[in-house]
Amino acid sequence: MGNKETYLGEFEHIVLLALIRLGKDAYGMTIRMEIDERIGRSVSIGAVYTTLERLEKKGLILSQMGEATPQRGGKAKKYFEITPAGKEKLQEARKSMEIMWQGLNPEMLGGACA
Amino acid sequence: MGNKETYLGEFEHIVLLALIRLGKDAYGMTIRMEIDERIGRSVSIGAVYTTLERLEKKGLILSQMGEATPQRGGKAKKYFEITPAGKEKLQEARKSMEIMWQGLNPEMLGGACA
DNA sequence: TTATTTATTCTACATTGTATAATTAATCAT
DNA sequence: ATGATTAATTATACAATGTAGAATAAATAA
Repeated sequence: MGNKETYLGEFEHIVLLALIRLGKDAYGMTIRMEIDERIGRSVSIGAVYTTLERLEKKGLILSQMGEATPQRGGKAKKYFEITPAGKEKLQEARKSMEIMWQGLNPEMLGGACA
Repeated sequence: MGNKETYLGEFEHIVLLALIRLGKDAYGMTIRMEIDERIGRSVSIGAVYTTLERLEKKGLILSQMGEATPQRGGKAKKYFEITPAGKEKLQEARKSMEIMWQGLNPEMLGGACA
């Protein structure tokens, strides 16, 4: 409203985090795996790539093609890394959630406190 | 993919949290204000209502109309509260984010560590 | 030179995010 | 009682994000 700011989508947030954790080895397939392994969320590989493309278009990540002659079959990998802008968005998103959650975790869990 | 599970959207998540914090006084206008005050995000009131409607349709919140004759001008309020299903989704979403963030907060902040 | 493998790109559609305009319903002044 | 004011919700529309599946590409292995 006020400013046309744009926020990180829920899945974008997750993809960004997977990518950071993977470091040098972050590319489509590993990102997908990382998400699946960590939180048991199995998304299609297409979903991952689409999100990756959008994040890059927004300047939150950048990519570079892998080595020309890898020691195995298959097309070359496209590696991704987060940009400073990406890190900012991430911290921003985290901060907001933190503030929104602040203080209301225990109460809402059980409900039977006294 | 595997199961057609549905996740809480980023804004849905925020609306749900605002609603919980407001307790008995959670309705369109106050929810909007709460979000603005807490995290400085000013969304239109329409955005809030649309999200509220969708959350209700999904069974994550429920509503009831306010008193018939309030002591002031204007239409009756519609109060919202979260359902157990809503709480579950919320905890689920929080848990996933927690796991994804686990361990990589300090490193990604500065970058100038050595 | 065709299969197999590994990976990315394209395409399409569903869901969620968001704003503005329209409507409803109550009080307040005249 | 009637129009202005106020407080709130509903309707409508469109942009952005989530997601899957098919198509394509490019390398190695047989």
